Amino acid sequence: MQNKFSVVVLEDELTTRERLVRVITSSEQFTCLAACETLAAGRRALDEFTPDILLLDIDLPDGNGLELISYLEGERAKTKPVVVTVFEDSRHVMEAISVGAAGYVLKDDPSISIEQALLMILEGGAPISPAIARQILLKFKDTQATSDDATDELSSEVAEDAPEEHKKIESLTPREREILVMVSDGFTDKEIAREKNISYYTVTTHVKRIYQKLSVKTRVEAARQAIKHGIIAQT
Amino acid sequence: MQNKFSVVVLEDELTTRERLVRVITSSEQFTCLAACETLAAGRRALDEFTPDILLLDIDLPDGNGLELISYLEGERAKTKPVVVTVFEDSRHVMEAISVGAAGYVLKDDPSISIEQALLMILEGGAPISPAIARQILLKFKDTQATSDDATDELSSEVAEDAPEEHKKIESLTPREREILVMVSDGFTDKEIAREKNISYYTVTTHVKRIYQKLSVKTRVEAARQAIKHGIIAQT
DNA sequence: CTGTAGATCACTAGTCATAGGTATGTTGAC
DNA sequence: GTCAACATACCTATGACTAGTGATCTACAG
Repeated sequence: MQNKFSVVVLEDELTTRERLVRVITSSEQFTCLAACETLAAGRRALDEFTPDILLLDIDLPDGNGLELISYLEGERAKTKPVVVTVFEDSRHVMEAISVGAAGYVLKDDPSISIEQALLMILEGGAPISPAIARQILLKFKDTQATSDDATDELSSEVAEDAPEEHKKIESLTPREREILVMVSDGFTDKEIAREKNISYYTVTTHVKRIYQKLSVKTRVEAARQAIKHGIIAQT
Repeated sequence: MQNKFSVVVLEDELTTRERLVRVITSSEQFTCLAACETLAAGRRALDEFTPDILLLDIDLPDGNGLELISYLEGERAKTKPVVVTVFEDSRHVMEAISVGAAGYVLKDDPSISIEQALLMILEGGAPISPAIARQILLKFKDTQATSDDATDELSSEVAEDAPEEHKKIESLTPREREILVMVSDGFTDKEIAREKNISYYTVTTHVKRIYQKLSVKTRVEAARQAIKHGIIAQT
């Protein structure tokens, strides 16, 4: 019988951590070397062990779990990092991938189990949740598109990203942009209505359209998009 | 009543074609304008209609379905092409994406239904099967690795500003920071509660304290502060 | 031991936001 | 003149958020 593959878990939240450990230890093929709940503890665990797989959360009390991925370079390169998290926005996903995540699985994703994910890694695959896949596809289409036109953009110091996403922002009408700016500045719909001397209902209608065009569901998400695309100043 | 979203199906194999049409016509939100079984017929259908969505197979008796995707440029750009196929090798996948597929779904994929895929498209998403996502992720990591000077430094060099404001952020407890991160990522209090396995009331209490400490009144303002002070990444 | 800070939970009342609709008037393009 | 896009306005559920208040528990410093 071949040795089991080793795993280190880094997850602050108790029940999820226990779930991960349970899955690993109850498997024939895996063994759990350590289960940490802080970034610092994770780093110590990686000083002690060089597991085959590192399951890590992003949002930890003492920092960003992704920092540990770069820590795996060199001596510890044998360890494949798999992100297990709730964040499914493209920012987190892309950050994880750009620092070298070998997989990205959403907590509580019924369509991909933790054990499946671990097995995929061993086969050289890249376990990934469907929801995440979408984000990657969109981004990928980006880089494809942007690398086509080598015509330089002197202008925007705003990060060149997804034409798909740019299109979304650009499809906003002037009035909608004005409203988005105020939304992003923390004004309520009622305040915006007063400020612009239009009906409250009109504001809600604009806001609805903005959400549809940006594919978001809340003002916070809309504000994030606005900042990301330079619609509003963020110094 | 708003019009239903229109779909054209291009699939040579009878049972799959019927299945697709059945799903579409039985849905409240979609209507099927045409169901074709050859490339030529598909082209004719696109001359006649400009559907919201084109579901297409790759392997057709008279050619490669992907040809139709480039046919959608210009006048017909409104139509989003979604590939529905059995091919899961990276060559087919990459080809489809590079010609502009908005989605890539495997036939008989239990983890993503056709109707789900259609809805994702309307929301500006990109439906994709997990198995396909893996291929893309691997490719993506390649291109990242080869052209990796441009990848920005994620290290935060947040502008040093008003010290009093820094104090505000710094007065947040670790737990409060975690909550703030999730608030800034657009999660609702309820979602945060579920994720962190604490009561909804506890979340609202944390949020209240955060507002007090940051001297704000809404989540959007709190998110702005969080971004400004580098508590969360803004890629 | 006592006080303080942090994290947890609870309830209520009032306000706001979001998601469905529907509808009207203006403008500019074809 | 018709059509499409835009801005405007209204209505109604339902759910989410905010503010105020009070309370328990743990851990740790003094």
